[in-house]
Amino acid sequence: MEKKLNILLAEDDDNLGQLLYTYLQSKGFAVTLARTGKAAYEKYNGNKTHFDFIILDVMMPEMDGFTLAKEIRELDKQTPILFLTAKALKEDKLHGFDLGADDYMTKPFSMEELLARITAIMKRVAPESRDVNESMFVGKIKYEPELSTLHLEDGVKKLTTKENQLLQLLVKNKNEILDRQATLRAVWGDDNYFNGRSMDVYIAKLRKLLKEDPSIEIMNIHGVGFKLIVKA
Amino acid sequence: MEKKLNILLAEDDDNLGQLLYTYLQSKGFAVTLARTGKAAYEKYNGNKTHFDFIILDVMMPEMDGFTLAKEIRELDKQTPILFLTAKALKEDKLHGFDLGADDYMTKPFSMEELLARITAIMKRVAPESRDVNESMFVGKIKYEPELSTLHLEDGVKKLTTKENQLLQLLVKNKNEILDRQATLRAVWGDDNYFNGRSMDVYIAKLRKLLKEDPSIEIMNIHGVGFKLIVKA
DNA sequence: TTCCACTGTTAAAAAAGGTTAAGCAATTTC
DNA sequence: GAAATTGCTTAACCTTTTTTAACAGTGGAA
Repeated sequence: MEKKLNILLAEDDDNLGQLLYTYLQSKGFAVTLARTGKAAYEKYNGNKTHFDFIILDVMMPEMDGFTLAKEIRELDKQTPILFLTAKALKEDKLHGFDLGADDYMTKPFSMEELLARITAIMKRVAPESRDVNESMFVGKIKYEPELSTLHLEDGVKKLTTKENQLLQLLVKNKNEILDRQATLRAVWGDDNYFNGRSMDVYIAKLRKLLKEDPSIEIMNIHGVGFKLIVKA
Repeated sequence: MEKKLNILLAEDDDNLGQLLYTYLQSKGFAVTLARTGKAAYEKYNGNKTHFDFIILDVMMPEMDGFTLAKEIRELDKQTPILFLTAKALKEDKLHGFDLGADDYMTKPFSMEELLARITAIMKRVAPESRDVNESMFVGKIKYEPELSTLHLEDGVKKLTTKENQLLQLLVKNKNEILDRQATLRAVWGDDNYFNGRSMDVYIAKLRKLLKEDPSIEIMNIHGVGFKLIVKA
């Protein structure tokens, strides 16, 4: 059985929101609808659901679509984002693409067109699966994020919640800089000084755990963040 | 024979409440009427009835409809919720609140319209998710929530009320985080320290019961809650 | 070079959770 | 109606996880 794809839909207009929700659901997606940008951000970061696709209205109360996309893109450059915009202004579109948008649509649009774009984008982007059985390799070390286990030489090591969350982000941003502040907001909820120190402690823990594979390095980018480097 | 659908109706106005109650019952629904938000919450969490649909008046004493909906949604993302709201209520009040994918109706409305909405929403809700409560498998272990029985290797084990409520929530949120506080409020009525410890005791009980299937794991997410994981 | 914010690391303190068993009230059984 | 049983809570004790502290080392701007 094929697993349903999760879509996060942020749309403040109730009529359009309901319409899209119902339509996408009827097409076999599991849709989560948020009425504000802030609510959408919380749902995205709430680790209850993993989303495979994100649809953002540009104009929303509390947090607009662009700001939200920027926040998401700090840590997640993968998940496709599609903007819905009322304006046909060129600037808007460009702004959207600057932020790593995969596509945009100008209202009004047809449901069929939306579906076509979603499937087109999904086809060219490998959907990162979230199976509990999913496993990957960090260098030579087997890592199962959903079970939060590392398969080390001397047996299976169960990661703590924080170790696992942090390692997931590092891996997702492998060979790229993982922004310090954004990571703190996502994992610790707040980027204050003490949480920062806590994060440094966890970086040290992870370094120790991953030490058995010398091709792995967690590098510090002074004042910016960390970078997980896996040499070929 | 088709099973009657259970509707939870929370309405503090006695006239409207009775009217809706009688009408919906005449249309073949099994209706449970609550006069306050708190009463509705208790009926929802009471182990007596599983509800397929929820209708909430927004303005109610003790606990308003929005707060109630939010509380319900913490643990149950499935059951459709329809709000009844007085015309006087400002549009932005609705907007400020994140309703998720739910519907709302502005008073006064016709009975027929209400019925139409209910049937429309029920039609699009996945039918499998409707009979969550019959009998199911947790890994290899047969579980009948209605009878509160687990079919283990050495016979049928009858679960206690608390064991059953907790397991039901874990199963309903399988592979997702079951929020600690929300679970405590739902099952124990209050999320104080001692109830928390009580819950930990019950988690230990359930772990022991489910131990015979090694593919089942109740994982702790530090400071957040628990997650029932069933490996393939 | 010098200074100071930033990071690395280890250890101690605090908070949260795992588990077993004792306590207690309600109910059932004899 | 006393005794046993049941279901849940509270206590106790221990382990794990996370945070905070302390101190030492680093890096980049002035």
